[in-house]
Amino acid sequence: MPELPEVETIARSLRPVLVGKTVLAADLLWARTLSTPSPRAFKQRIVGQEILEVSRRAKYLRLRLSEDHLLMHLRMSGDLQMKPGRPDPQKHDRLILSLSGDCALVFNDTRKFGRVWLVRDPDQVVAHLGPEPLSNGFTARLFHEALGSRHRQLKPLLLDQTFLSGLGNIYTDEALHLARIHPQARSDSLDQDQVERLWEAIRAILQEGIRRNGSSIDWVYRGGEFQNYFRVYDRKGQPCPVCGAAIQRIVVGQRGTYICPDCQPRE
DNA sequence: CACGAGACCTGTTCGC
DNA sequence: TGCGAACAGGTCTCGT
Repeated sequence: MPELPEVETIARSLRPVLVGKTVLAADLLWARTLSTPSPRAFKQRIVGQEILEVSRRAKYLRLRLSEDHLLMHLRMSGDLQMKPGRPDPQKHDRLILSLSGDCALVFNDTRKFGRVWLVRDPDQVVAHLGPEPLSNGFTARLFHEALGSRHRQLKPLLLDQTFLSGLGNIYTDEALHLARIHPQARSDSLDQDQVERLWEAIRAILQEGIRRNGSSIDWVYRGGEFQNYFRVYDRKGQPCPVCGAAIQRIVVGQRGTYICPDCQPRE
């Protein structure tokens, strides 16, 4: 589930309960969940550190600790939950951090794609990322230049985290529909008006996603409600909310992609 | 550089 | 009912 709005929602909910707590123990239940350092070094280093700050960068959750930074990426099926006491490991739990205040932070991840890093410098992990779409530095002018410097299909480029960070499959489709642009349009073919529409749409869609606490789909429920407001995503055959035409599912860059054939013509 | 295929994983849904 | 295929919110690496 986790794209930018979902990770932002998690960061906001965890911040007030995590800040000020100290890590008392670390239980790693699936070794590959930990990217770095080794399990032994991880436990040794993290125990005793206090959580000073909880933030988000793109789809990464960042915990600033007394000495290190703990970064987490939920990938496709990761989930983070606070539990009281010393919870027994449940199915698909991959890492449990026991905290002061008799509670625990549990990383649960069905598909095992999620990753955790404990590093001195967070740039070791997030330096390669493109701009935050909601930051002041991400201007329409900059976006225009960046799009023009490449010759790629739009959707795969928007999903490329080194180009722009935070968008995933849902919010990209939603933004492209709002901007009325076909996902396979070439990045350097957009005119000024299209670029501005897309820039505005990306920011509006992400902000709406955050306002609605993200999307909750399938067995992973987090209390978000944006899934009730999808314009096109996962709505094959249903009417476009703008023009009523039947929404189509196509494949772009190996990802399922939803479009309105009338609102998003292929030039 | 752009792009597709395959890998990494488990679970659910679809189609015959 | 059964059973394999297709699909799922992400990213990485390899080959063309």
